[in-house]
Amino acid sequence: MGRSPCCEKEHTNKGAWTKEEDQRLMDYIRVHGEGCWRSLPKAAGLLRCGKSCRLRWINYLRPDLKRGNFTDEEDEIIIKLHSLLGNKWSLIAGRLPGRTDNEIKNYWNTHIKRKLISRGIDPHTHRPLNEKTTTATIKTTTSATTKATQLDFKNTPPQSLAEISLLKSQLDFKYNNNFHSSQYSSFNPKKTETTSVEENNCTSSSMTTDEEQQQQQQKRESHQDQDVNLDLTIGLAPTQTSSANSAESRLQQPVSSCQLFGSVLTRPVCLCWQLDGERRELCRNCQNQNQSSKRNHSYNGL
DNA sequence: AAAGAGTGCAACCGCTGTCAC
DNA sequence: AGTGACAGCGGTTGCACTCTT
Repeated sequence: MGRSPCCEKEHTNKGAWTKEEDQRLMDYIRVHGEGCWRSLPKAAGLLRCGKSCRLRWINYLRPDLKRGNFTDEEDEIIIKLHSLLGNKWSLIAGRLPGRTDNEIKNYWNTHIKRKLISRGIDPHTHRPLNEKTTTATIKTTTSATTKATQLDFKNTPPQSLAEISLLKSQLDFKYNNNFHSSQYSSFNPKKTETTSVEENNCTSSSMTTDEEQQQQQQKRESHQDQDVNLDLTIGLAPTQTSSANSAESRLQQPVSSCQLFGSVLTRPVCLCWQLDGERRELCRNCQNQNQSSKRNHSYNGL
């Protein structure tokens, strides 16, 4: 059953790579390109497992890697993205050309954490260290349980509408209260065309009232000169068939029902978020939507 | 000069989702 | 449909190097 093993583990080298191994790997990829890490070591004459080759190439040998110290601008981009994404190093790396997730992760752990602490900012919550944790959280009371739910985004991207809403409010707080200009004062990036929080990418949203939408529009306008292009996309899942709103189909669908900010949601909510249109996280709803079409494409059709 | 502590980073480990068989 | 490997990711470790005493 299943595939055959990628390599004979007992015959593979471990530890630091030699110059010769590096050269072999580079030569092979230069000729054959990336991909199929399983067969690469054997084909390249390397006594390494494919996983190790991939890591070595991505983190060290790739020609487009940027060497040298991180700039202050890169620092601040990392800090901002980390405050939004948590430890999603690969996503953060996707916004920093020439930097790898491993490099950013190491840099975060060795430099930025300390930098933030010296500024009096908790590197996990991106809140002032002396601030009580309750300010980084909200309490939501559900009608069913009246249980207080604390939310923060220390290490994970937002998973629910409540978390998305909190994230939005946190961003609004930061930008509207000069939070970033006082806490992240050394950042002086070029102004970019910025859309801070963009609704309606998937479909139109009924998650907010008209009043809230007006407020968000005002906030968007006020954020247009902000620095990092977050381009977070929040909206409803792609429209189901017209029968999707029937009581029966609603029962069969995953339902996100919460009472928050005056809105009761009984439809699946698209929680996709997108960074500059390049790399995106799909919510489960959209993943399910795309699943069937996705299967029609070959895995490495890239 | 030597030893211990601190730091930086490459590489490994283990997990998860996806895919091949 | 079930099993197991692959690809990719984040967390952790180990070691070389630097700093401090």
